[in-house]
Amino acid sequence: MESNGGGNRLVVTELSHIKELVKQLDVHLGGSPDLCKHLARQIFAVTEKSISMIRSGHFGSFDARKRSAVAAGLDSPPLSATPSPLSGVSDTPFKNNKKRKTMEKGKRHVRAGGGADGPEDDGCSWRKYGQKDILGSPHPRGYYRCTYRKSQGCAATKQVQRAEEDPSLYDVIYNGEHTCVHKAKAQPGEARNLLQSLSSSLKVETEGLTPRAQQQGWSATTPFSFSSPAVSSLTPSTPESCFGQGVSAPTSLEPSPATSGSNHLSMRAQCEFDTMVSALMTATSMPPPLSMEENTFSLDGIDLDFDDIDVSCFFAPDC
DNA sequence: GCTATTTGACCAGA
DNA sequence: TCTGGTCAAATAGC
Repeated sequence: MESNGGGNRLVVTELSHIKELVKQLDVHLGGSPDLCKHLARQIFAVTEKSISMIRSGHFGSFDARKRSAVAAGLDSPPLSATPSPLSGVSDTPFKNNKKRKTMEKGKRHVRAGGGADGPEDDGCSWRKYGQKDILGSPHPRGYYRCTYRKSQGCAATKQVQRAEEDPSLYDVIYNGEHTCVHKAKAQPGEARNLLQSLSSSLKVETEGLTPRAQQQGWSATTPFSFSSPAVSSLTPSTPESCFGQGVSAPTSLEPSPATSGSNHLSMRAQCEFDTMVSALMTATSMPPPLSMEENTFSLDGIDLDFDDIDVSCFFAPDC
């Protein structure tokens, strides 16, 4: 793919731009709220530009990735202007709903760390409603639903299963979207943590990239530095949840090796940026989306097209 | 007493 | 018919 090398540079340039904006935003946090908002919007715009590059093939073949996603059932992300509070499940979620959901759209695979008690807290409140031994798996699978399912009709569910090769890890499959309103209010001090998380997300993995790119000195994982003390331990789990089947983080759940490499990278990058910037906007009291129609999202004149992105995490970064 | 978890049964897709 | 997802009664913990 000839455009890969130059395209990579372009994307790196844009990512570097984002990095600089984040730095500026970090400096101005606590100062002018207007400036912070302006910087956050800039970050958003540049992120979108990077995404466009990725889509146009500058960063590997997005089409190939999309095909993988389509094959995994992600051809049309569950998004609508007026989403049903029970979207993702049947119309009668509370009774006689024993239909299989194996082919349900909107599933998101996540590999999470954790202890013997289960995967690390993902910020949501879950209630276990079942456990099954799964054929061919040494570990049972736990079934969880949102605690607020009854009170608020929240349709989110998840399945948790220990990873075969590493019992300290858990494979979590999220199903449906949180419609509950127990969203933790972002604290002012969280903005800095979010920035730091965003910074940690600003890394370029060269796995599967062209030899030319690697000749340019890109290491296997090249994180951007971020001049800020007290690196937060905040782990953005939500970006992970953005990865649908076949485009997830590199776990054994990937259906085939064809989904690795730059395709995985591009999806990971755009998803992490989207999620972190969204969270950042929340922390800096950015206004909510002004409109959301079809697969587009408009914010203060910045029109984003999420046709190829599972944005479920975007609007429900936590419960 | 309330809430969460466990577990066997049931149902429906593959 | 098998298997996975859910239900709901029983049980445990607070």
